[in-house]
Amino acid sequence: MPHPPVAFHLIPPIDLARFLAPGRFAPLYSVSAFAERIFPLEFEPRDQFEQRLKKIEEIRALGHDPYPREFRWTDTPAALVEKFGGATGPELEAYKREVRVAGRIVSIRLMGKAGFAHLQGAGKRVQIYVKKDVVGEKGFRLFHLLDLGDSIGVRGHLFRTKTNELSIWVDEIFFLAKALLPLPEKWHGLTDVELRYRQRYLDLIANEKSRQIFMTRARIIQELRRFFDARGYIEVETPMMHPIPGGAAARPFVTHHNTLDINLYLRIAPELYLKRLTVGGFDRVYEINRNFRNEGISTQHNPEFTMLEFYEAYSNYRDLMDVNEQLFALLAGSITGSTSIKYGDTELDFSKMQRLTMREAIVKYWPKEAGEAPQVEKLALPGGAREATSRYNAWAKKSGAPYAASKGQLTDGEWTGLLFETIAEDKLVQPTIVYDFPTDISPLSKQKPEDPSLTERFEIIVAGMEVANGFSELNDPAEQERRFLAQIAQGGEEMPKQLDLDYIRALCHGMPPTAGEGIGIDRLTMLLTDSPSIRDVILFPVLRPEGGGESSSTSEAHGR
RNA sequence: AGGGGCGUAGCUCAGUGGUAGAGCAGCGGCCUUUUAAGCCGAAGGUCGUGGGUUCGAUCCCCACCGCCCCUACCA
Repeated sequence: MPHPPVAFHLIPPIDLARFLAPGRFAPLYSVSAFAERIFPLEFEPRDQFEQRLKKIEEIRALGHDPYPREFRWTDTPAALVEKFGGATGPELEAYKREVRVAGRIVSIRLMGKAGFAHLQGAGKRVQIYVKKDVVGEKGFRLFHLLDLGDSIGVRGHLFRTKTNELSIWVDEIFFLAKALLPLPEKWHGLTDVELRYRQRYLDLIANEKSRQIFMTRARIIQELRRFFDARGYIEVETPMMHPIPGGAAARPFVTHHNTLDINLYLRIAPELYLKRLTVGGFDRVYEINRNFRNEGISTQHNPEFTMLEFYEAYSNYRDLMDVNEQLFALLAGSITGSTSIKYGDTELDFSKMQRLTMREAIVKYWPKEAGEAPQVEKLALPGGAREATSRYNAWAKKSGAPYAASKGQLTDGEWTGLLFETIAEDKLVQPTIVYDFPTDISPLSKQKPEDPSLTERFEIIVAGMEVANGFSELNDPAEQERRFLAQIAQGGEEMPKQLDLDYIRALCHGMPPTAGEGIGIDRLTMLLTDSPSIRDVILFPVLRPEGGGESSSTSEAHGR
C-alpha cells in the first residue's frame, strides 16, 4: 500500500520545553471581558459561547495552547477514506503504520471511559476511537473538553470497529483550535438559504453538496485555463478601476481615488483593455476576473460576476463558434463525465449546438397563436421588425403572453433584438448559438460585409440564459468612433457618457482582425453543477447588510 | 420597482385568540467498539421589529426590516 512521503523535516521541531514554559499560555485578555465586548455584537448562543470560553481555560490548564501554530499531518481524512476504505480489519492490522490526521470534530459519542468522534477534513469524515487506557488521564480529560466544531489532530493507527467502520485508534490528541460557537444541526445541516449565503463557512462545513459545487467551480476555471493555455493564449489582468467605463452597456459602480481626486468606475467589462493588448501584439489573450454592474439582482444576476474574456487575432466569429462547440463539449465531459448533463428537469446536450440567426430564431419561436410567423426577409426590411413586434404585441396583450415593452423610439435593430428576447430567448433550452445580431445593438462588432445592418456577433444561450457573447471585433477606428458617439448621443443610464479616446487611438495604431468572446463563469457553473440560482455558485453573493445597514438614499452610482 | 411566500430556542422544525413545544447542540450524572449511540436530570424564547383590534395577540389587521420565488430591469 502506498505510503506518502511526509514533510516533517520542512519545519524544524519546536523546542517543547521552551514552548510549554509556565506562563506561556497565559491569556492575553480576560475571558469575561471578551464576552462583554463580543456580545453587543450578538453572537448567539451566549451560554454556549461562555461555556466554551471556560473550556479554553481548562485546556490551557492541561498544558495545551488552545490556538497552536501548526500540526504535521500525514493524511487527510479524505485521503484515508480514499486509500483504506476497502481495506479489511486484518489488512489494516498487518499494515500497521502511524497516521497523523487533522480535522474538525463533527460528531462525538462519549461512553464513560472511551468514546468515538468523527473528524472531517478535505470533505470527508473519518472516525476516531479514544480510550482512556490508551491516551491516559490527561489525554482523556482533553477529549472530554472537546466540542463539536473544534479542530484537533490525532496520532494513531487505523483499525476497524466491531461494526466494521474504518477508524483511527488514537494514541494522542493534539488540540488545534477552539470553536466558540456551535455547529449547525448535525443531521439536517444548515438549510436556511439566507444563513447559507451569509455564513458560507458554515454551509461549507455542513453541506457536502455546497462544498462540491465550489470544488467544481474551481475545476471549471482550471479546465478553462488549461484549454486556453494549450492554444497559445496568455493570461493577463487589466484594470478593474476604469476612468471611463466601457465595453458593455451597463450602469457602473463609482468609486473615488483620494490622491488623484478623481472618480473611477468599477469595470463593467475588460473588453476595451484586452483589445488594446491585441493592438500591442498579444495576439491571444484571456482574462478571468470580476465585472461589476450596478443593476438588478436575480437568480441569474449578481452585481459582481466572473467573466472569462478572450481575444484571438486573425480569427473571426465563425472560428469562435467552432472553438465554443469544442470547449463546451469538453468541459461538460470533463466536469460531469458526459456531454449530456442534467439541468433541473431537462437534459442538456452539449455534443452539438443548434445554430440560428437571430431572425431565424424569431421565426422559429414565433407563437402560432399570434398569427402567421414573419418571413426572415420581411424582418430584414426597414420597419419589418417593428411591424412584426406590434403584431405580436397585439396578440400578447390579449393572451397574457410576455409583452415586448419598448421605451422610446427604437431602431430596426433594436426592435429585432427586443422581439428576439421576448419570444425566443427563454425557449432556447438546448445549447444554441444565435448569430448575426443587429448592428444597432452591437457597438463593438464588425459588420457583415454583405449586410451592414447586421454584425458578425453571436451569443450562446443555454437553458434560456446567455452564457457567452462573441464577435468579430470592430477594428475600424472611424466606424468605432461613429458608434460610440451614437451611443453617447442616445443617452440613458447604461450608455457611456464619454468617448474613450485612447481606445480609438489604439485602434488607429491598427488592430489585426480579431475575434473575441466573453463567457459567464457563474452561469456556466450553474449549468455544470445543476444549480438553479447564481447565488448557489458564488461563495459570497451580494446581500443586504445584516441588522438593517444604513439605507443610503444618496447612492452616487445611480446618479438619481 | 410590482406580485406571491417565509421569519417561533444556536440549528432543524411543530403549534395555538388565554402568554410556547420536540429533536439536535449545550449543561449535570451513568456508560471502555459507538455511529442520527443510549438512559436519567436540569436549563434555554423580547415567537423578525413597531403600531393597532381585543379583557387578553406568537396567532387577526397595518406598517417596516430581512430572505426566497415570479415579473420588471440586466444588449
